[in-house]
Amino acid sequence: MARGFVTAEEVAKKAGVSRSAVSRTFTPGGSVSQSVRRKVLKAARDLGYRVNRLAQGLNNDRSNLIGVVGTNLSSPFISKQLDLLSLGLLRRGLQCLLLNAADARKDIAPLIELLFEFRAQAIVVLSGEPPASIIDECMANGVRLILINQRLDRTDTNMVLSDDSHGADLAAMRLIEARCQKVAVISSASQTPAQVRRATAFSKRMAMEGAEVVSWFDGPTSYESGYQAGCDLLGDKAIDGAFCVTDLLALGFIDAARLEMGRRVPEDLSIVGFDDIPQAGWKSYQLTTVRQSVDALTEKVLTALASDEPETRLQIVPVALVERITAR
Amino acid sequence: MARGFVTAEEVAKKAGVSRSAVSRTFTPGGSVSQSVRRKVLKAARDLGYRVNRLAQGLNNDRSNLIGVVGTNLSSPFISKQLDLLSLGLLRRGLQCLLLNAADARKDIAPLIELLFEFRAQAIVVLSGEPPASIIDECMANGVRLILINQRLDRTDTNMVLSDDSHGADLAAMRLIEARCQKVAVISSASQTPAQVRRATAFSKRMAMEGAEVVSWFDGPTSYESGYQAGCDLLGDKAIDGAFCVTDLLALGFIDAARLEMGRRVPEDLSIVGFDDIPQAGWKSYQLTTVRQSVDALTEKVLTALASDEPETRLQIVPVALVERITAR
DNA sequence: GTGAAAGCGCTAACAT
DNA sequence: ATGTTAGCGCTTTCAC
Repeated sequence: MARGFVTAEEVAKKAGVSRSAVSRTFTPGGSVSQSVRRKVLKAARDLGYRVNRLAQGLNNDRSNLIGVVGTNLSSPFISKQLDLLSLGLLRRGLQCLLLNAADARKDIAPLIELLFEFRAQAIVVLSGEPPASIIDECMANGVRLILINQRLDRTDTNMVLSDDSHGADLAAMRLIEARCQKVAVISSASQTPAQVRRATAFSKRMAMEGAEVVSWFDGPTSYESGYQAGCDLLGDKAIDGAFCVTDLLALGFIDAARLEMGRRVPEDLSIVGFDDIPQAGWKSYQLTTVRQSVDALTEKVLTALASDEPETRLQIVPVALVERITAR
Repeated sequence: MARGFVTAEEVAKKAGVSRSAVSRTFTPGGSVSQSVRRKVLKAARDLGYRVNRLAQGLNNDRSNLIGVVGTNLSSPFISKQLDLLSLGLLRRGLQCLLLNAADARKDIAPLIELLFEFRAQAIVVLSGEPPASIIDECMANGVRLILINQRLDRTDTNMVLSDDSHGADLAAMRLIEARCQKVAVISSASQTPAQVRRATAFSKRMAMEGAEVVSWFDGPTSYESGYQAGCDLLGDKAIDGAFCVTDLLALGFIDAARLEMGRRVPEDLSIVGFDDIPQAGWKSYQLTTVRQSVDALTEKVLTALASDEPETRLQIVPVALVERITAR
């Protein structure tokens, strides 16, 4: 009883009742008389008692902990995701055990392992791809696993993701509408599944429409990489359109185009992004982009978490083109 | 034993040893012979055993959980803070229990209460001001409390904060150097302690230097508020300088100045921000600002967490002016 | 080095 | 409605 926390036993003694009476008082469905309850509550307050959730979780086997693991926690998109998710969990009475998988996919497995040790009830992966073996472990241990923006080829896992290919299609069509003849697809060296889906769907559509497409990918998924892409690519004056698989890339690309390569956007060059992060709406950019609904994604995650049906499924959240000014 | 997790007892049985042998095998200092350890390890692996940290924490009274509470988790500055902190905790073998205090200070007390129930070893508050009563409770229960960018008038709490007033001073001197005669101080309606410190220190210095200062505060601490401030204030052509207590505000202010009010920055108007968020460095802005070192702040927090000395103290982290192009 | 036993703080039968 | 008892899974004396 170190650390000076009061135990239920002490409360019971002080209130002159049994330990169980105390327990019941603090249990939603517990049947206790008003008088006892009052005594207990008073004693508890006087002593500064609070239930020990760890001990509580130990017998009923419900830790109330939801593991959240992800990379790039400070990128605009992911941080928004985390913001909404942590809030939603809290509102549902669940606790969020956050594990920062900074060093990417390499150490996502040990992190999930750690979550097992804490008996997390479920695990949601914001970014990064967990190895198949870990997924099996989750299943084996009855830990629900929810993957965001990840599309794996298995039916025993919850996946909620934005409709990347449709989004890429929207971007492509918009660029066609802008009469682009030669377009660039910009992504990063990380080549996450979502990025790949967007890039390939876009390229495919563009090819179908008879446009020439050049692809570029390098560096992390950042503003800087987008800027670099712009500098690398825009020497080619024929390029009159670009699809950046992420807004961050797009914003960097725009700046390179305008400030470094002397292109007017959208007059000379149409640009479409993906995500719709807050910065995309800033007056200096006003990026035309494909919006992922973080709210909808989060909502799906939360219901998947709550639902008793372990029926695992693939949930595709619709995306929409938000028209601003970077596409002619 | 629901949820299908294997217990130490099962491992013991399979390995043909006692429960304690298993426990010792998984305890850093435990004395076990090589042969036993090997048997245990094998059995554990075969069965897929992992220690139950909840149960573990129950007896030795170390949950290993660090509570992290904050608001505005998706703002660039806070999210960076959270990113580094969660990573640092993980590296030190601590777990991060994240509580999103979205609805501001109103519900920060219940959140800390919740953290008590989880027997968090320490609590770090990223943003939002905890009521004094809660602080007392922390002390009473031996839960270390660490406040970031919060300066309370008590000596029993760890506080690590950037040197706001010096930063504001740097901003003021820079604006004086730019020969500004009439400057605006922009902050938000939230008027957090840090914001207030910056604004007042700035105003004071400006007054000392004989410049006229007008202050504006309204709305949340956002890009939009900064934009609004620009629109509201820049009708006054005499204003030739501005200090925004946050980069987000500054960026909005710049856009309003340039795009809405027809001012050239820095030719007509010098602007200085505070924080140095990534966007401040983007080519379209290149904001001159006062940098808070998130790394240094995080480092201090982590050592405060680790140190055995409960000697509580106020740690002030230095700031620096980063010169870009928005101040003449 | 190893096992038996007690205990961490709590909940959930089981009686009464 | 209330107390008694038996765990939950683990660590830690305490003997041997």
